[in-house]
Amino acid sequence: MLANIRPLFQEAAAIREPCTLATLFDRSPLEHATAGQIVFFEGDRALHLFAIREGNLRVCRQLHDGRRVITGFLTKGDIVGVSFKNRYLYSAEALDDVHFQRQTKVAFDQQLLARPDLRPILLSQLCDEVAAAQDQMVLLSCKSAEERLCSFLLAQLHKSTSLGFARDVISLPMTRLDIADYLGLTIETVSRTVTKLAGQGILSTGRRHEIRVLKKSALVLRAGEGDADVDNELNDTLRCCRH
Amino acid sequence: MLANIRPLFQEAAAIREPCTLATLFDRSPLEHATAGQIVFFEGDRALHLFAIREGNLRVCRQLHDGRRVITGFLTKGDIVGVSFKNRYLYSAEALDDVHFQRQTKVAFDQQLLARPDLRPILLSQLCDEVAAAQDQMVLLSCKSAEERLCSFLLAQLHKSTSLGFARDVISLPMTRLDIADYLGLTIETVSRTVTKLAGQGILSTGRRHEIRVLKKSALVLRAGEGDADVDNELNDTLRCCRH
DNA sequence: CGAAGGCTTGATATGACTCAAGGAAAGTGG
DNA sequence: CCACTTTCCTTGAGTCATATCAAGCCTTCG
Repeated sequence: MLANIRPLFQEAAAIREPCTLATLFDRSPLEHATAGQIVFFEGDRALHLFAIREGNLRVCRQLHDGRRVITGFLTKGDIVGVSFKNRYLYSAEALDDVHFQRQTKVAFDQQLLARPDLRPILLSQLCDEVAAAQDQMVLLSCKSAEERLCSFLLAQLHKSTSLGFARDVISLPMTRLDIADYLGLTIETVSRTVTKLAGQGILSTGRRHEIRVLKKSALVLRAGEGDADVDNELNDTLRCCRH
Repeated sequence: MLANIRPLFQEAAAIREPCTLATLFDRSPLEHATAGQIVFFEGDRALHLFAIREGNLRVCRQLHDGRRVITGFLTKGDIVGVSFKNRYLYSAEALDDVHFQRQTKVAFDQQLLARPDLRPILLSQLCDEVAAAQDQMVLLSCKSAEERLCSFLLAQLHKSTSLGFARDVISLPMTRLDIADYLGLTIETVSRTVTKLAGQGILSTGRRHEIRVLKKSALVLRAGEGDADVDNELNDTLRCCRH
C-alpha cells in the first residue's frame, strides 16, 4: 500500500544500517517517551515491536505482591518485543527521554520475509539474549553483592565506551533502585558497595549518573569470573548458520 | 549419501513427530551416555546439536573457582546446542541413562533450509528459552527458599505429568545438589525445606527420585506468583509470526 | 557385609536485609 | 534567584534467612 515510497526508504536504509533489524522500522514515525513513562505493560496484548533510536529503557517483571525484577536495560539500536506469546511477558519503561519507532508484528514478519538476509540476525540476537540471561542467572545464583556490582559496572562500562563515552566513564542512566532490582540486591547494599569501592580507590563517584573507573583490573578481579569471557567469546556469529 | 534410506525415515518421522525440530536428527545414529557422563563441555568448540530421545540432562555453567550453576534440565524431545557462538557456553551432563542423536550445525542448517516450515518452530523455541530464563531470573532475584522450591516442584510436576506420570507424582531425576545449584540454594536448605513441606502435609517423600504432591493448592500458594501464569499464558505460538 | 554416595538434621556464623534518619540533587513555584 | 518540596542517595544499628560446619543415617551397589 505504500509501495511507491518503499524504494526510497530501502535505499536510505541500505546506506545507514545495511545489516540491522532496526532497518525494518525506518518507515515508522518517531515516537517519544519521557522518564518513567511506560512503553508497554507486562500482560498487554503483544501487537508491536519497538526499535529504540535514542535513550534508555528498563525491562521489568513484577511479582503479584509488588516485588520487582529488572531483567535488562536497553539502549539505542536495541529492539524490544520479539516474542511468540500473544502477551508481553514484561514491561518496558523509559529511564530518560526515549525516541523509538514501532511496528506491528505482522508487518515486521512480512518485511522479514522480503529480507531473508535479516533472518540469521534475528536468530543471533535471540541467542545473545539467551546467553545474557544465563550470565545473569549465574550472577544471581552465586555471586556476592560486590561481585554482582563489579560485573554490572564492567558490562555497563563496555556499553558506555561502545556508545562513545570516555574509556573510563560508566554511564548509568538508571537509578540505584533500578540497579538494585537488576542485581537482586537492595538499594542500601548497592550504595554501600559503591561507597566501599570508591573508598578503595577503584571508582570515583562524581555526578549521579556517571561513575569513573580508576582501576579496571581490580574491578575485573572482583567481578569473580576471570572476566576474559567478554574478549574470548568471539562473536563468530553468522559464520556457520545461515537460515 | 544416505539418500536411499531417507524416505523411510521421513515417513516414520511424519507419523511420530510431524512438526518438531527433532525430526531433523532422525538419520543420525543413536548414542548413549550414562549418569554423570558429559555430552559436551563449556568452552568446547560448538560443532554439534543434540536431540534427546530418552533420559535427562543438566545444563551447567561453572565459575572459575568451582561454584556451579545449573541453568536448566532437559528431557526427551529437547534439543541442546542451538547457538551462534562457536564455543558452547555451558556443559551438558547426563543425569541418568541418556539416548541422544547428534548432528553437525552445518547439516542442521542445511536441513532447515529445506524445511522452511520448521523455522518458526526454532524461533518459538528460542523465545520459550528466553521466557524460561527470565522466569528463573525472577526466582533467583527475589524469591525465598520456600518459594523457589515450590515453584520448582510445580514446574517439575507439570513436566512429569506431561511425560505420563501419575497426576500427583513429581519425577526428580536429579539429585538434591542439582536442585540446589539450580535454585541458587544449598543442599541443606533444599533438604530442610522439603522436610518442612512434608511435615505440613503438602508433600510426601517416598523414594529418592520421586515426590508425591498431597496439596497442590498449598504448593501454588507458596510458589508466590499466583501461578495461574502457566495456564494463562496460552501458548499462541505460531499464530502471528511465520518467518 | 562393607564402602561410598546421597540425604537429613543440628548448631553456629554471616552477608545482606530492614528499619530509621539525615544529606544532597533536582525540580517547582514564587 | 531563592525557599520549598520531592526524589534520590548515603550511612548506621540491629535482625534474619540462609550458608557453613559437623555429624550421623539411609540406600545402593559391589
